[in-house]
Amino acid sequence: MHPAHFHVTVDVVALTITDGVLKVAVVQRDSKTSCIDQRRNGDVREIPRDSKHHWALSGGHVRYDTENINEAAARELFEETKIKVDPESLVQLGAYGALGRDPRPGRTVSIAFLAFQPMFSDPIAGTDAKQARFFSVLDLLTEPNRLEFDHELMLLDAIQRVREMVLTTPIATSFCPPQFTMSELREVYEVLWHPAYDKEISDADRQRLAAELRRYENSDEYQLLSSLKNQSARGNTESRTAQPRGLSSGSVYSRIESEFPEFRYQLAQMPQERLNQITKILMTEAKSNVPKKPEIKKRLDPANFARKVEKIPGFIEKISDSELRSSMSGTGRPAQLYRRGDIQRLDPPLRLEVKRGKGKTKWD
Amino acid sequence: MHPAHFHVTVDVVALTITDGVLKVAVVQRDSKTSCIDQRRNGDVREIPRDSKHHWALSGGHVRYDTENINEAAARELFEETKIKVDPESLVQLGAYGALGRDPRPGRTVSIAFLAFQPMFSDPIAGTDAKQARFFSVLDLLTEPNRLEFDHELMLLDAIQRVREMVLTTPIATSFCPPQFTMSELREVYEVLWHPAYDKEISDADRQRLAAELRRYENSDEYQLLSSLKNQSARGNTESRTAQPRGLSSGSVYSRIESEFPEFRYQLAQMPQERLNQITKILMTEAKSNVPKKPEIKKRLDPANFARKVEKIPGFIEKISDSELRSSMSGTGRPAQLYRRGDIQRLDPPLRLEVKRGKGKTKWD
DNA sequence: CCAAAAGTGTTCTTAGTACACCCATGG
DNA sequence: CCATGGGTGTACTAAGAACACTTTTGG
Repeated sequence: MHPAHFHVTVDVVALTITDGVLKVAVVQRDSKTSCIDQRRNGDVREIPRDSKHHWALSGGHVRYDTENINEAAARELFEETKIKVDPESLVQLGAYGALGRDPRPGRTVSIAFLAFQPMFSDPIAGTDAKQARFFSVLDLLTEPNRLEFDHELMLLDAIQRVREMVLTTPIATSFCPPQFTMSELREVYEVLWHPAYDKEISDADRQRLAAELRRYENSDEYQLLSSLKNQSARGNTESRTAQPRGLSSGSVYSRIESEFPEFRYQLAQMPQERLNQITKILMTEAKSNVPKKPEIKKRLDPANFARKVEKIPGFIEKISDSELRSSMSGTGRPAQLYRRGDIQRLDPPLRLEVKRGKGKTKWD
Repeated sequence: MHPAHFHVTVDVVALTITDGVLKVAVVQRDSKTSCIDQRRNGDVREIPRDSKHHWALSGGHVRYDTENINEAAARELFEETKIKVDPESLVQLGAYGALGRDPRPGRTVSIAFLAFQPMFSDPIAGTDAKQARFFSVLDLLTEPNRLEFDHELMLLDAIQRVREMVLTTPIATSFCPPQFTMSELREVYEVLWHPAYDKEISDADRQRLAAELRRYENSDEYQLLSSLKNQSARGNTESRTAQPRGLSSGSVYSRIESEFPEFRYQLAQMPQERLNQITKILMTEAKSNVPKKPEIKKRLDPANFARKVEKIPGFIEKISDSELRSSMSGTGRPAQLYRRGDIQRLDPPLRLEVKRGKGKTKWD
């Protein structure tokens, strides 16, 4: 008979896609309250990490006498990120209980969950960004921002699982707004199949691919674009004074100054209408300069993708008597809107030709 | 901070297929050493059960300070059933930690594993049959032999997982002898897709389907057939005196008596050659009387199945300069033998048209 | 001879791909 | 006007299903 020396914890991988980038909810715990596998880097590899770069999945102990593990997962997620999910919607990834994942006395077994129930468009509202935020998954796989060792494993397992699930269940729609266009849905699949998320890829390759995507995300234009998007989406005026971070190159601003010479002094007093004009120009400029999303596995053929998806009964429904939506990029013909259907499983499953045999499989 | 009131256990679902019937390794624990969810029936439903019908998956506590959970699973499986598996080959099904699955103080979270690494042709050798044996899965889903409540759930989850895995990995060959024919391999798929194993089926339906298969398994002819098969396979003489159990109807024996009137008195002294003759007749008779395996989901077309399987690179290899094997039923043209290939994943995955939409999905 | 299963071949249908082409928008 | 993306159509290809036919065993 073995004494009860176990800690049972839960960790939640909450995924979302914003602006074509896969992101995961992470928290920054201070060492006092951190209970799961702190400072786990020593025995695997030495990773440069400071307090600003120390992220972990949200999670914590299961209350042993009052809650089921999925309830614990939902509770921890809410407590730490303010994301509210139905415990039943959480998908269990499995138990991670390797020896030595926790240096404290006893033994910790953590059960990982996957969440994407809500549409995380503007998530973790009301939480201090220092403590919880969505973070680009690729960033968490490159150097300065690495997750705990086995949180990284959980994350990769989670992505693997999501790939399976978007082919067999309608959860891909959870990454989209309630009303979405075909290309928004298609982008979910294109993003998820970026080769950098492959589990069996070499670390060097992942670093290279991640760096590529990172360059894209960190480009001034992308930063500007997403901040403008948020601004115009919620029409919040608070960000009028907050300058988009990372903006340093002058090409965009110089154009504004040429068209609006009074910019420098009158921005604060400018009427909203004029500000919208400026925003529009900024977005246009940004869009035209954002580099192409680098080598997504397979740019899916829009026509064929749409046909395939529409053929699956109950997956999505055309919103017939509704407005069309202008496409993500602003240009192009406005698109038909869809909403998610009412089925639980895709039947038949969606099939993308995912050539798995990249490096190792032998083809004669 | 929550105190460590957790028990962490493992349970192993070890599956095999013998004589066209899916079986799982179960053990009969006496109440003193049983540590996982004993007498769990009260809160769900009242199930008639006596000591002879009280089966559970093999499993037990993880040693908190010395072993990983998959190692614990392999150890427990070996200790209780003498089945030896590589811990790395175990597939984790997930954690089962619902409140109240164990009445003892504290809380038990069990992590379920799936095993099929070895070819369980003559398994659990050397173990007292009272303590561990392979049991027909269908029998464990019908009344007198029910598993613990959440072991039944594990079992169904396991089968679900195996179905996925035989389509994407070469593990289907693990259910076959080292050298196998196409029909032996095909039978694996046919057996696994029996609708009684569907998870979402209603309990009443499952009972009905299980009863059907059960009638088949319990038929005198099937019993005779499998015992004769074992006898001739290992040529063990010990069973010469042991009469196949369940044999009561006289049709087979009467035929023997008509052809071998001396049967009643001379069986014990009979030369092996003559015994083989008798065995052959018995098998023939049995085969001709065994009712058809009832409604396997879809009798797969042998020709198309073979082509499909042979097209997957590295899945199976033809054994070129080898004997052919006469088919399972004895009659028919001898078949080509195969052995498993060396790949880890089926690429492309095997696809059987598994019409999932049986009851609930709407097809317009 | 027949029955049963293996193995081969063939036809027909479907699913999927790769395009070409027009439409609607922003600039 | 152009570029960009949405939407429709279509020809070509691959995959799969169904089935006929031959072969080889046991009886």
